[in-house]
Amino acid sequence: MKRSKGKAPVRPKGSNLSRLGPQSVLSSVPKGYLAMMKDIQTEVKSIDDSRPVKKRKRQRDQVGDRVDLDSANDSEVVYISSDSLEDPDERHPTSETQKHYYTNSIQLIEGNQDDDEDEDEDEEEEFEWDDVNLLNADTGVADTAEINSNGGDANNSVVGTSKEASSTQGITISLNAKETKLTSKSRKVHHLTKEEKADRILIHKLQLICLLHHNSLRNHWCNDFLLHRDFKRVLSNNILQELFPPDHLSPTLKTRKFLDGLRHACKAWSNSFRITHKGLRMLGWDEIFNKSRLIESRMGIEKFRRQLTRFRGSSDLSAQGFCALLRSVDVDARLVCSLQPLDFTSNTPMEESAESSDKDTSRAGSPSSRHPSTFHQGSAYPIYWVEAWDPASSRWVSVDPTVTQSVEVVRGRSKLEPALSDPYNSLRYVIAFERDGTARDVTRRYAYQYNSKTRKKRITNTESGAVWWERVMRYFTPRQLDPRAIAEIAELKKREASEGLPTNIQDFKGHPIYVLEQHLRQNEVLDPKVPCGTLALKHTKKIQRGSFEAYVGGKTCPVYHRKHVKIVRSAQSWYRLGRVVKAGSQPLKHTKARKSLSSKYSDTEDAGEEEANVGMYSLDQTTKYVPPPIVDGKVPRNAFRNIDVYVPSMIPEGGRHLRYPNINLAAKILGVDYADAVCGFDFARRKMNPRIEGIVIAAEFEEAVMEVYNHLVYEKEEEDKKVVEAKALLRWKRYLIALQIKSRLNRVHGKLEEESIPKADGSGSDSDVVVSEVNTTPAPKGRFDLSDIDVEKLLATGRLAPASSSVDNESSNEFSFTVLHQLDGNNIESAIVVSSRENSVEAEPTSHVRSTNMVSRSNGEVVSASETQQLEDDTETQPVTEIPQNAERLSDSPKSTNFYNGGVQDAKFSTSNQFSMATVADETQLTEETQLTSLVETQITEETQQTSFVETQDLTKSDDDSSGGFMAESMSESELLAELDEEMDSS
DNA sequence: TATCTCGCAA
DNA sequence: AACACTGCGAGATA
Repeated sequence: MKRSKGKAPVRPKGSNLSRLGPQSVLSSVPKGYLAMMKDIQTEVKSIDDSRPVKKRKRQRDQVGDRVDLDSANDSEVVYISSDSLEDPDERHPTSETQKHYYTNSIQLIEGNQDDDEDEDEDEEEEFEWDDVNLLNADTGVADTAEINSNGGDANNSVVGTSKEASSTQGITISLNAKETKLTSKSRKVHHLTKEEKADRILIHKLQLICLLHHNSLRNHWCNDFLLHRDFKRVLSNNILQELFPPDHLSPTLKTRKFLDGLRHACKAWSNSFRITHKGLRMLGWDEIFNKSRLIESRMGIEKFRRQLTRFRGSSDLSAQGFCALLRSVDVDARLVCSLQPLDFTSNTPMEESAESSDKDTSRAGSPSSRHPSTFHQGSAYPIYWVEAWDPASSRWVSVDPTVTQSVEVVRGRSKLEPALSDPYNSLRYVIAFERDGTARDVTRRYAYQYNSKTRKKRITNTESGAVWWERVMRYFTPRQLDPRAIAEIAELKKREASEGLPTNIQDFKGHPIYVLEQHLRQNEVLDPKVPCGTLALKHTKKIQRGSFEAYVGGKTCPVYHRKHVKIVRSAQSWYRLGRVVKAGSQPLKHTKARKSLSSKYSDTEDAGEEEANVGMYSLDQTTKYVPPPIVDGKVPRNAFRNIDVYVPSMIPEGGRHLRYPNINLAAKILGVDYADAVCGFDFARRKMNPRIEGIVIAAEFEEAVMEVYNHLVYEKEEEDKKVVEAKALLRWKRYLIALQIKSRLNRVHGKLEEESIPKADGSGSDSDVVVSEVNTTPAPKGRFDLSDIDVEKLLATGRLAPASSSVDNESSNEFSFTVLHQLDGNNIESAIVVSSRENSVEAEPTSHVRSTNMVSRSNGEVVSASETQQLEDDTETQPVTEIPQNAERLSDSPKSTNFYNGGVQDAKFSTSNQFSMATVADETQLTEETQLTSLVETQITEETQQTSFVETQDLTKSDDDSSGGFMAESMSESELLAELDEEMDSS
């Protein structure tokens, strides 16, 4: 058996985050973040909305669905911090409930409202253990399945032999190898779907916000007065003298002193502070559902203070304390944090957490976890450090009192940047928080290869992400930049610009400054093709892929400036932007042309080679296209008798582009010369079809054409109304006929029991009608389904059209009866007046339409009930208009069909055999019993406007074409009745 | 739908 | 440790 592609991974559903209730998450977030979070909300929404209906390839396990951020935040915010784990073993690691995991993953950090002890969360202990077990159990199942199927594979490849035996058999070895290779490959390939990627970016952003808030808070605490009071005694006088060198010294000397002071302070601090455990670190995606990861308790200012004055805590806390220490002696110190959100560029699958979580559980639960060194495999680089301002040199001095214990003024490579491969510490967002609470992104200072490497892992690498980050950071940006800030920004910019060339090919991809020729896209060209450097590939390596062998590397290639890259387009492509290539321009590049539809026909042999190359031109090789002007009202046209208006500038001088649907009719009626405006192309059914939007006419005709057009629009609206009327009318007709049949049957065959007559149509209509009384005679009781008249089809096929009869207000021979409707289980009673009249069917039942459902128009539009009501109210005051006088005329022209999109209207105008309601009425005249209703103006008089309605829904059901449905043109009343009888009998 | 482009695996 | 190379799959685009 083949290993099935979709195993069932334990994976959260991507849309989980969309359940993030605004109020829940935001409860602990200060006001300023609300906007950002809202942004994210809408983003999630849009992600969800835009999610294709297409099924995802990968099945996601439902377990993930249970992770509910809402509940996590509603019940209680779980604070994670690195500092408060004084007694890690006190907390049972596996007691964390599943609701934490998501919280975990986004590292919701810190709350300022609660300074309580961290041991106060015992209630959580037994929370939802079931879910935890389920998660593990499911994983176990999945794993087993995989193992089994692998076994199956092996068996399959070595027919009837065991796996072990297979390796000893000659010919099967290669087969086997091939197969296992395939399977192993397919297992390892893990492509994230679009949604998963979007989710990861979202989580990344959420984490950034949370981390920023966390650090903003810590930074604030570093200003704590009580803390400062205690810390003032920490530094010796010697150190203080170094930190504040006397003025008479030279700046260089002062700087040296200052650096020495920092070094000594650093030493003093690290000597007295005992780091009990590691601090924050970057998580992998495979860890975020790891329940056993230690989640530390909340920390408030009290605890912060207490731990710092006791000089113990995490390395993070140590750095924060050092910041507070410097501030306590009035050194201008910044708290610097390298934010460690999850890496959105990573495609590590989430489900792999299963085993590691188990391991971690045992490890963390064991006594060894007491020892801070095993808290986690930390990186050798800090997450937090401090920047101290040296007034003498006007520079920020970076001080890391915890991990590297270094003091440096960053030039070149910083000592604090971890290796790019460090799984626990990835330097991407280094934020320096000032004493006053503002902050600046100083990543460039610490990232040695910012443009080549770091950039790609920042959310700012995309345009929208950059805007987002800008917005987020604006919250920490001071209103006014002081000179120091301006200088720093300039310095950072300079540092970025002075970054050297990447030393490898892949870093040139998407590099903001440099390009390699091989990375140019098809529509790009180097205009001044002047190299600005050379890339020398150092690595020479033999690579082997199956039978393929090659030596790579060792070559050199020129490097170009990205600013010299120019976009080129074919002449045709430029024309679509309203530009034409200047005469005599030589194409900068040739690309092989795409197979266009026209070329498919034309190029059989000769054009084949010709079309292989299409010249490409840059912008400055083109000029704006000036269309030939309109002369004497004549609109210039292209070869297809249209006019190209891809951009507004392509409207000829003296011309007007009237961009309204079907306005060409108006121009045609007036006999004005016009050309359809081609505004672009659509791709449908392998064809590139021109998209025509409106017409171009001479300016002087604009007013007249618009006048006519508005009238046409008005007429069309009238027609639409009539369609609605006709539908309603048909329903009533059908209904009345049914009543007659019912009545006749009762009379001829005797009365039937109430419930013995089933619905005429078993198709489950929403509307049943129970007749309770007809014309004061005992009402026949029964159930009829009135919803199966296929009005749409009748109209669409042109066999039926609304009558164009005049209204006669004289009402004679009226009959009334009461109807009990059942709509959606509600009984509605209404009175109906039926009056007969000569040779006309006039209906205004629609004036009483009260549909609780949407009414579907024949052209597919859906009209809300209220709109319908509106329409019908209008008709009451206006007689039904006739088919426009010009209808015939319009239908002469082939263009006329364009006016009406729907088939209904087309049919109406293009068919000569119009079948009006009057005709129907004539035919229904035959039976004496139908006389009442056939020549009738059906009028519903509502006793209470609330209760009367015409059921207009469920029009979409269609009979089969051949039978012609219920109201075929040729069908007489008797046939019709027979059919109805049949229907009733059969059912 | 055909083609281009990108990112990933290894 | 990091990178080069190719093929592949998926998404974007015309």
